[in-house]
Amino acid sequence: MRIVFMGTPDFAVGTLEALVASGHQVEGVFTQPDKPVGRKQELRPTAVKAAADKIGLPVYQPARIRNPENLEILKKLDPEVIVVVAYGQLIPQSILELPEYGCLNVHASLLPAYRGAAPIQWAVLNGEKTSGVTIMQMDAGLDTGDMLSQTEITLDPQETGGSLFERLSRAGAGLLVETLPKLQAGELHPRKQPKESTTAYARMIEKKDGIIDWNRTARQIDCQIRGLNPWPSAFTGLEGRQLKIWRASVSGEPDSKKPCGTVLGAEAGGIRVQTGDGILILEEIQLEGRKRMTAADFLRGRRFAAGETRLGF
RNA sequence: CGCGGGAUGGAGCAGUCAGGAAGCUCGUCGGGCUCAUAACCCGAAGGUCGUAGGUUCAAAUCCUACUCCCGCAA
Repeated sequence: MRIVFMGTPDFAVGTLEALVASGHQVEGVFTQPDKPVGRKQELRPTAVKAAADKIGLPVYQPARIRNPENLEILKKLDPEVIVVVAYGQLIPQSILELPEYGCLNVHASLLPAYRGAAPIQWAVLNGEKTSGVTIMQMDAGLDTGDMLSQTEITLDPQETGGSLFERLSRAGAGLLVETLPKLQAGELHPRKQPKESTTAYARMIEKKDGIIDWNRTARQIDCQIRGLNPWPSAFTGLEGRQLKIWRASVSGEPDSKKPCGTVLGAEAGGIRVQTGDGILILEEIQLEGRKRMTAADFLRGRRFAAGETRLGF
């Protein structure tokens, strides 16, 4: 099929590459304008732009997709379908109606659960046992269009935002390639979504979502640590400095009588911390200004007064 | 030139402000103890103190430039 692709971050790259690899004719790629990124604020192309350049596809980076000239460009490209994966801009109705088969969106959740910008992280944060990807026909609402196909995947107990991102990205790419021919052949039966989502809106993750509240349960904090890995990461305070927690596990030992956030002990296996319910073992951590390291490495250069030190701000 | 922290044997750190013998917790190797051990005891090897230049009788330490890593902010 003749396709126009719209996407921006890493998550979209696999889908773009799969479309090209499966023989579809990608007429053009829309992505967000280059933005200054990183410590040195260097201008860097988006992941999708880098991939499109490598393949040799024409790239368009309008600041506002709504501008009328973009509709003109799209009319010239004359796609049969537009595929949108994490593009980052709201697509106006005029574009949604343009292609013969409309606009398809690959969304990283089992809709109608987790509509919104950060479905992957929220699935891990909430300790879901399964998640998946959905391909839907875009309509005026946000992630409310009719569903064409879904793939469900089981979350690993060690699943992180990053690992799930990776798996769902691949699943989404595969599912789209399977779905397109069926769409063209008219074999699909679009399913309407219920009006109400089954979960809270999966809003964008902010830095401050990483702050650990030691009054929560060990299990909840573990989900937070995994869900926010690799970004923005869960963190707490140690003597006024920021301490990122990269990996932890829930201990089976009974609660102590110490206040939440107290370091109960620090051994090579990990640093044991009292939470609101249960004890969390910190296994991989990173102090502000330092590299990330295992608890064992960390303890070679620093001791804890067990039962005295409290984490937090 | 957005703000800040850091670079010291294989790992993690102290020492830098008040310049003057390279230190700590581990790891490695050898020996001892032990039924045995990741435990304990004794000993050893291993470092251009990020790079380059400067000040000084003397620089890990003070000054200048540069490289790399990290936290924040966006």
